[in-house]
Amino acid sequence: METAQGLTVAERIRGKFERLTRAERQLANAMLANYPVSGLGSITAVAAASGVSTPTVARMAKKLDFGGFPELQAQLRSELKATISNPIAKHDRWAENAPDTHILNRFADAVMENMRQTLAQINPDAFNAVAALLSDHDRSVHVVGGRITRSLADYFFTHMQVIRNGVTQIASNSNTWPHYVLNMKAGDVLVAFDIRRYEHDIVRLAEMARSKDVTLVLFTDQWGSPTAKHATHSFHSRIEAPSAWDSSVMILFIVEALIAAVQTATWEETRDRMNALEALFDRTKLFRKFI
Amino acid sequence: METAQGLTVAERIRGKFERLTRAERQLANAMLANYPVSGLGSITAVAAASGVSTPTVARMAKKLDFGGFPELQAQLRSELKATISNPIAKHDRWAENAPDTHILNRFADAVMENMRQTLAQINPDAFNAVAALLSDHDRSVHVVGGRITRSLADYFFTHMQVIRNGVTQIASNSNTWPHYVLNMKAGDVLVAFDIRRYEHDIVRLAEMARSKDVTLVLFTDQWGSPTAKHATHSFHSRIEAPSAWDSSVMILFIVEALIAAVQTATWEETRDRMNALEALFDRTKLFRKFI
DNA sequence: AATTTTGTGGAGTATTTTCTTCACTAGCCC
DNA sequence: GGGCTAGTGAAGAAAATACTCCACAAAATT
Repeated sequence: METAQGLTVAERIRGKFERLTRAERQLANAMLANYPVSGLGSITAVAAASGVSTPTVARMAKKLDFGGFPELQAQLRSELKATISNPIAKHDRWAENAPDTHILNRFADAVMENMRQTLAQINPDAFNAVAALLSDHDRSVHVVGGRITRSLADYFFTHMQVIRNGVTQIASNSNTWPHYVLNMKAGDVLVAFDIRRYEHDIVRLAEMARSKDVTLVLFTDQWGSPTAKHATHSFHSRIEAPSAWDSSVMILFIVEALIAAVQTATWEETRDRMNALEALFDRTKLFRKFI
Repeated sequence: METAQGLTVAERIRGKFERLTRAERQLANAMLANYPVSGLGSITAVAAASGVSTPTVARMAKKLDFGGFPELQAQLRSELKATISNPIAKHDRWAENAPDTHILNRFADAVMENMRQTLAQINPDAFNAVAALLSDHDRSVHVVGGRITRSLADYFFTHMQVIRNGVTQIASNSNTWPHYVLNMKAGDVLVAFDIRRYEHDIVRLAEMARSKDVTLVLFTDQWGSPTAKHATHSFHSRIEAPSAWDSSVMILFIVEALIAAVQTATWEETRDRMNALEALFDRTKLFRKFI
C-alpha cells in the first residue's frame, strides 16, 4: 500500500477517487467544492452539507489513510495555513498541474472570454421569447443542423423530445429537406444551427420555411450566418478557440440554458412525461439503478 | 450596547481590544496572528497555542457577542469561505441586461464552477497520454456514446474523422455492438461517453473491448460511470446545472481541447487531409465562399 | 430467481470538546 | 497589613462530536 504521507487531502481524494463508493464520491465532491473550507466544520456539519451520513465521513477519512476525521481536519488546517501565508499562490491557472501554455489552460482562457462576450451581448428578451415559443404546444418544433452543428442539433432534439410533444429532427441529408417542409405549418418553429463554413442549403431551408410562416430561431457564430436575415431570433455565440477548429461550447451553453428555461415553463407536462419515461426505462432495464 | 452583527471577528477583536484583560489580549493577539487559521482548532488547541486557559477563550467569545466559541468559529469559517472562493473575480452578472436570477446568469455561475472544478482535478499527464494515443495512426479509434452523450460522441467523431484515418463511429443501437467489436484489434482505442443514468450496455461493450486488449478512454461525470473501472484513462467532468438536466458543457470542452491537441500532434497529415477536404467541398459547392 | 457481496445510514456508545463553577492569586485602596 | 475587587485556570458537568455496530438495501454474482 502506498503511503499517503505528505499529500494534501485534495490529492488523496483525487488519487483514491476511483476506489470511492457512491456516497463517498458525493462527499468528496462536496469537500472539493469550496476546498478546503467545506471540510472544516464538525463531522456532523460536513456530513449534512454533503447529504451523506456521519459514518460515511468517518469511513472516508480512514480510507484516505487518516486516523479519523479530526486528523483529516488538522491536515486541512495546516494546508490552509500554508496557502494563506502565501498569497501569491492564487489560482493563475485552471489546470494546476499543467503549465500555462498547456492547451487545457489556453482553451480555458478562450472559453472564458467567449462566455463573457457571448453573454454580454445576448438579449434576454429574445431568450425569453424563444423559450416561450418553444413552450407553446400549439407550435411544432423542427430542428436542423449542419455538418459540424448536427451534433448540437441532435443534443437539443434529444432533450426537447423528452420535454414536449411535437418535436422533429430533420435528417442531415439535405435532399430530403423539402419533405420535412411539407409537414411544417404556420406558427411552427424551425430551430437551425449554422456556424462558419455556412451552408447554402440551410438558407434555402430557411426560405422555404419562412414562406410557410414558420418562425426561425437560429444558433450561429459571432459573425452570423447568412440565414440570420430570415431569422426571427438569432443567438450569436463566440466560437474562438486556440485550435484549427471553432469552439461550440457557448452554443451548447445557450442550448442547455434554453432547455432549462423551457423545462421550467412546461414543468407540469414535462414532469408527467419524465415519469412515464422512467417507467419505460424500468421496463427495459436500460439503465442502472444508481444515483 | 452596539450590535456586532456583520462585523468580522478581527473587527470585533480590535473594537473591543481596550476592554480586554491581560490573558484575553494575549489570546486576541495569537488569533490575529495567522488570522483566521489560528482560530480554527478546538478550543483546547486555541487556548494552548495562545498560552491561556480554555475558560479564557470561551469568555472572550462571549465578550465579542458570540453565543460561544463554536459560534465564533463558524463566523471565521464563513469569512474564510468568502475570501478563498474568489480566485477568479466573480462576475456580478454575466448577461448584464438580465437579472441575477435569470437562468442565463445562474447557468453561467454553474458552468464557471464546473469549469474550475473539472480543470482542477484533471490530470494533464492523462490528457497528454490520451492525445498521444489518438495521434497514433497504428491504432484505430472507435467512438461510442449513450442516450444523451451520443451527440457528444458524434461531435468528437465528426472532427476526428477529418483529422485522421481509421476512426469508426459505433451506432447507437447496442444490439449491433458486437459486430463492431469484431473489427477491433489489440492496441485500438475505444472512446466511450457515459454520464449518469449510466448505461448497462456500455459496461458490456467495455468488457468486450478490454478482452481484445483495446485501450479504453472514458468521458464521464464527477461520480464516475461503472465503466470507469475498465478504463485506462477517464475524464471526470462536473455536470452540475440549475436544471432538471445535467450540463455537458465541460465534456464538450475537454473533447474540443483534445481535438486541438491531436490536431497539433498530427498536423503534417491533417493539413493534407484538410486541403483535400476543401477541394471536395469546392466540387460539391456545399459551402459558401465566405470568410 | 437465489445468494453473496458491498455499501449505507440509524442508533447507541465512547470520546472529545465546551462551558460553568469555584477556589486561588494578584493588584489595589484604605 | 487587611479587606476588597477583578482576573485566572483547575476541575468537573454538560453538550457536542466522532466513532462503532448492526440491520437493511442495493448491486453483483451465481
